Amino acid sequence: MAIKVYLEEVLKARGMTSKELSALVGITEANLSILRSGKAKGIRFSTINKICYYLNCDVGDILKFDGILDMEDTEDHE
Amino acid sequence: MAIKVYLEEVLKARGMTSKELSALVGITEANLSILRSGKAKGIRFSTINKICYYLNCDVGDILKFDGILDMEDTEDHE
DNA sequence: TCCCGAATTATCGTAAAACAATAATTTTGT
DNA sequence: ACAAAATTATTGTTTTACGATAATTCGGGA
Repeated sequence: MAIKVYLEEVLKARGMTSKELSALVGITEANLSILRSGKAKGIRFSTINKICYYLNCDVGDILKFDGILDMEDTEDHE
Repeated sequence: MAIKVYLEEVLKARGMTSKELSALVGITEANLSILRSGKAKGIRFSTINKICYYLNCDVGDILKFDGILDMEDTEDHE
């Protein structure tokens, strides 16, 4: 995916576990895991908001564009 | 909202109109307007991907956390 | 090498909302 | 004043975020 999720590295930098963050944010560990592993297809601003708040970081620290236009979702593929 | 959308300024910096971007991204002008004005509650990564690609910018240029924990969506409010 | 807690993965269900399509109204630049 | 751009409004469809739950796997001690 062209938009990459860097939750893992920010968590590590903060010395926080997924479990702790999920508790703070109020999201299940399962869903945080999906987000963390890049399997989520989108996200609510309210969720990014809480994540950034509790990790004390900015959106750009967690989500980054790798320069590639992903066409996985353009009808005609596969 | 604690997650702010800076589409307007990036567009301006690129000298591009909303109409042009909506055509490139493949989203309606109406929906881009909602996003641009901060009325959207979330976004798909596929959409951010295209926006970043066509505006040649990173996620952090468009979405920023203003440091405030927004509670507008926490059951008990209002 | 057991344990145990953390993390991942998988299912199923629900509610939210992204986005399309369309059209009307408003704003803005010239 | 005019035309293009942008906003706003409506309605409908479909995606999917996220909850709840549970089973499986991974990882670091003791």
